[in-house]
Amino acid sequence: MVYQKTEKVKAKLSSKRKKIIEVTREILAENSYRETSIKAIATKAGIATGTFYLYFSNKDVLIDTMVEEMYQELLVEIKKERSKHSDIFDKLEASMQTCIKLFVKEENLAKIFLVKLPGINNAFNKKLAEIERDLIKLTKKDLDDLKGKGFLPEQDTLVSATAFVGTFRQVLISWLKEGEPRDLESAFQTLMQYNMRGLGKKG
Amino acid sequence: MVYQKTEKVKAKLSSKRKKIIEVTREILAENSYRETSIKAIATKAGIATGTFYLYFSNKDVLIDTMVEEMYQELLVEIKKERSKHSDIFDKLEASMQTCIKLFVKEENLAKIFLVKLPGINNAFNKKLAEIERDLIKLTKKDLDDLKGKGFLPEQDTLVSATAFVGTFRQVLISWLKEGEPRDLESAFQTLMQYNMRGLGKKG
DNA sequence: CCAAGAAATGAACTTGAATTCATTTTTAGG
DNA sequence: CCTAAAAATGAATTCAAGTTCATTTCTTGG
Repeated sequence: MVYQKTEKVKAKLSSKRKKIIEVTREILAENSYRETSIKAIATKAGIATGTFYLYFSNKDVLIDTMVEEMYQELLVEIKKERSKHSDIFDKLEASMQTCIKLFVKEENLAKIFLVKLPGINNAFNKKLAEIERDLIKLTKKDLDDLKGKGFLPEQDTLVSATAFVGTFRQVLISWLKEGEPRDLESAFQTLMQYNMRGLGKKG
Repeated sequence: MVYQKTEKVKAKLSSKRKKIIEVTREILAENSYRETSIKAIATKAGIATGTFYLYFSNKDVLIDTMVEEMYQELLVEIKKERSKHSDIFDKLEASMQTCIKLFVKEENLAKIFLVKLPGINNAFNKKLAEIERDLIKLTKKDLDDLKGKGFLPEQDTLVSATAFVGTFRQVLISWLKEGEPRDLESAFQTLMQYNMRGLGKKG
């Protein structure tokens, strides 16, 4: 006979899965991929190492799943904030503001995306590249829109979008690694101005 | 009795050391740190695994040495090119131009600095952070100089320098990962304009 | 050419982490 | 409360890479 899971058990399984992802984020943010061992994850999640494999088929699937969930978390937030505005400049600003805010709130997410993920291996490198390309394309869309409406002068919007994202990325990395700028919110203002001038915003 | 090394032997030892660093660059640029095994390095360098340890005490020392040499290679080149100009804007442009040119010429150097190194482990992360901080400080010095002479409006030059470097970094990463922009030299021009506007260059 | 020192070799050893699996504990439902 | 399924356990296994070392090959200088 096949047993039905009770709600209580389903909740327990689901919360355990969440816990695994949660502690993985915490550990990976502060340690290397190698140091982020299944044993360390299991211990911190309060389970046996073998139990881990009931939830994820292997370590790479875990990281992949975690990254994908983090990215979706970011996208959902961005879309929500963008929808509050109608002006494209405001939407664009909302996108960046949202990234900054989320990265400040969930520093481990920032550390994993900006610092840890790149070097793990080729597979993750590719995944990360895809995510970055997506975010740059999102930005490019706004720039194309603005250019089409005559708010920006003629320019290679792919390069501009890449540069735009790059300024934020570099400042975030510096903030993560050096703790500078101390006040990310005020740096955000400076950066928006820098980029608006860089784009040649009219008016 | 202690034997003297002949010039021929010295040259052989030195070229073997160089070869090890050279193949490490090649392998690390295309593979993960883990995949960059001593065995793979030794094989490609045409030596036995044990021989490797006659040249470097361990793997981390090898990587550290390699990174340091690559960085010095970059600095020497930058200084050489900067010295050809007297105008600060020209010096600044020369710095970035030099980075781009070297990265194009030695793509494995670019891949290692921009893509691989970040995630290896904390020690290398710190080393890389130092290098990046150095380069941003170099840029900041130029900006302070320009600001002092009234060529740039009042601004937080650390944030500007970080943003400035960030635009180049992001475009380089995109170029490495996506092959876009195809023409890095022309993207360089676009980026310089973007940043000059961003900085609020007068005239 | 020879003997001792230097360099090179690669199999063997060591280490540490990923994954498996026989066993135990918990849960479902009669 | 009982039994079979499900979930959890953690010691044992596997695997891969870093490092060592006894042995071999090459080099120096008499």
